[in-house]
Amino acid sequence: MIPYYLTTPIYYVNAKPHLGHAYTTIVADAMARFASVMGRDAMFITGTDEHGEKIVQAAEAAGEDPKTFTDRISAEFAALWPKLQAEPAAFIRTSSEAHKKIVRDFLQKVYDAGDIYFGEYGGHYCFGCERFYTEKELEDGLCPQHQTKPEYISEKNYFFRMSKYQAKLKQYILDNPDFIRPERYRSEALAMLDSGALDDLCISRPKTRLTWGIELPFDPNYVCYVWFDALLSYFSAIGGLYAPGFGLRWSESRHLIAKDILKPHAVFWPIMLMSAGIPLYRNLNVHGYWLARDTKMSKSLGNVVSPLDMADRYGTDAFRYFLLREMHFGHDASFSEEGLIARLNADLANDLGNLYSRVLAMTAKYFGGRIPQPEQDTEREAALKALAQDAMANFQSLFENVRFSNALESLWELVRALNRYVDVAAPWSLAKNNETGQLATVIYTLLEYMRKIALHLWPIMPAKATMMLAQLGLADCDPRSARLDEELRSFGGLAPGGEVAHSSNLFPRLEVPKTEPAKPASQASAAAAPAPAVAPIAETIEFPDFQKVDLRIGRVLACEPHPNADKLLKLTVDIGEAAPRQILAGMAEHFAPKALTGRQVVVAANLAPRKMRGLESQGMILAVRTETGLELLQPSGPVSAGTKVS
RNA sequence: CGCGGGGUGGAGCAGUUUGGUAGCUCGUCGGGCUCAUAACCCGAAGGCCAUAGGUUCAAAUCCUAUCCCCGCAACCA
Repeated sequence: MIPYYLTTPIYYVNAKPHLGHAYTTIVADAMARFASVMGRDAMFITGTDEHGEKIVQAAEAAGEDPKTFTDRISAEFAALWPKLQAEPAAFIRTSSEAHKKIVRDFLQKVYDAGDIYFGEYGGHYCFGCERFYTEKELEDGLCPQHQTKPEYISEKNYFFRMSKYQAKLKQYILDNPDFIRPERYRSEALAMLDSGALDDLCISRPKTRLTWGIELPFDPNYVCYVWFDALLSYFSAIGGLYAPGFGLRWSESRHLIAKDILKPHAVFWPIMLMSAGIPLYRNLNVHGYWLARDTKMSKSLGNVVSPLDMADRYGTDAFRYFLLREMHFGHDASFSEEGLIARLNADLANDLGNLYSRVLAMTAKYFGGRIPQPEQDTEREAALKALAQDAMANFQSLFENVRFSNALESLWELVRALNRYVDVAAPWSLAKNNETGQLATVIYTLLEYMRKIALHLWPIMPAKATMMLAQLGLADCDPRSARLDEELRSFGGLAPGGEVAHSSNLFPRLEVPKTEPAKPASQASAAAAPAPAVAPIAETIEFPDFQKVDLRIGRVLACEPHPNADKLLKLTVDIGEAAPRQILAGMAEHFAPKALTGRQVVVAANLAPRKMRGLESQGMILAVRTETGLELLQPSGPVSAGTKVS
């Protein structure tokens, strides 16, 4: 059997899993399942990326050491996959010893090839921010955050000579149209290579600054930084370069990523492989983002539901179907509960579920629930078979080409054709007229295609597909051993005489949760809803601490957008001083400048001035952030500017 | 001029790579059927494909310019 090897990115564990992670992994699982029913020895892998400065920072914020922290978050990812019916063959953790060895082996190969050199990494380093700034980022030579002069540090580091392979990679992408898909991302990758000389990639960090990483094989004073570490997880899942069978499996490798990490996968990684003298992966599949704000519905019900909760609420299979059907692979898509329900009702309940329900009920009614022996086809059957052939063939080729939505659309042409076939053939009339032979042919044809549909849907809805087969009397059938390409050529896999379920309710219609008119929040929530979670009260302070903050009443004299920032407004506020103050506030998304002029506000007046996007802010406007926006604090009656608040 | 995506019947989206009668789902209206999950089937209305130029026998599709939305980045003291 030809292998099929697919990877998701290894997810960075500085935050919890979200819809994007779930989508990528579900797609990977569906692709791997599809490959296996197309006769491949298929597997996919996933994992977590656990090194780097951000992890160290996130761990500190959580009050844990990096090891404990990454163990905990990584376990959350691992626990999510069974819930989504995703079955990765391996779960890679970059902090594992086996992985470290593979990274070191690879680095040594690249080093031996002469593509790693030791050079200066000069930059303006701000100790406050713990990072380097480029000349461009500095404002008048000062750190934009701290307004201090950064120190010029020339740090010695190791560099990967990427520029050397730029032309070769470009030619490769041009010669292999399927290397990066969909097309738009291939163009983007080419644009990256065209846009000028590739910078060589800095691949190390001195241990004096970062110890949480993999030590370089040729210099124990440095650890490996980011990409070599992360990308090589794709090797470590299959044992690394020197493992038996590596070459064969690697030759059938594919990657699945979201568009944000296109550059490392489309540029860095192929060049790394070229340098190490290893064949490139077969192709890179790039998807877009889910734009998933809280749905309107959730808001009006007052309970915010995360997209991942939808899997629990509506079932994993339906959730998987929705994700694959709704997003056109490569594009962005939006997630909403309304959209989910509409889609599930239309496709799964009305079309597919109802087909199962009506056909099984008729089989019970006319044949006592036994699969009848078909007789001679009529033109009706011939036409249906031709259509079915096309629909399934299209499904297979579209799915192969990661066009999941279009693939399902094609398969649904068959589902709808079967519903139409029921209406046109009218089994109830055939029964009334005692045309038993015809009736048997119609019912058999329906049941046989229902079986084929279940097999085609197994990669997307593993549990439901298995139940569909069970209702057709195929409880022992292992969908994994089916062959979709053979189903295309054959008809009659269902044995007459077998017993089928007498009724079916696999995909019940979903009720749209009632969108109650928004009640005044205070009354409504007080009565029934559980007490809303209130942010915990901060540590107790003494009165003198409170007195340190000088709050004053101010009046907004003028207000205009910050010329160089989307979220900032520039306010001119009179707080009774000789000259009004310039105060910047992050309110541009909530207030039009005009709406603020003339208003009274509360100002924190003795806050140290701070420069934001080039302008200085001399204070802070007090406001309350709510679910829907921002509310300004102001006195209940007119008060003269400059009055102290206490 | 920070990076990118998008503007197609009431809604949500395909179609743009490879120009050739504008398509799907939902919704609306009318009809049919009774096996079924108030579902299914048939029919109809509804679009100058953001705008303006250009190339062409022919443009939603190619070229140029403009307008408008939306992500990301930056930023919210």
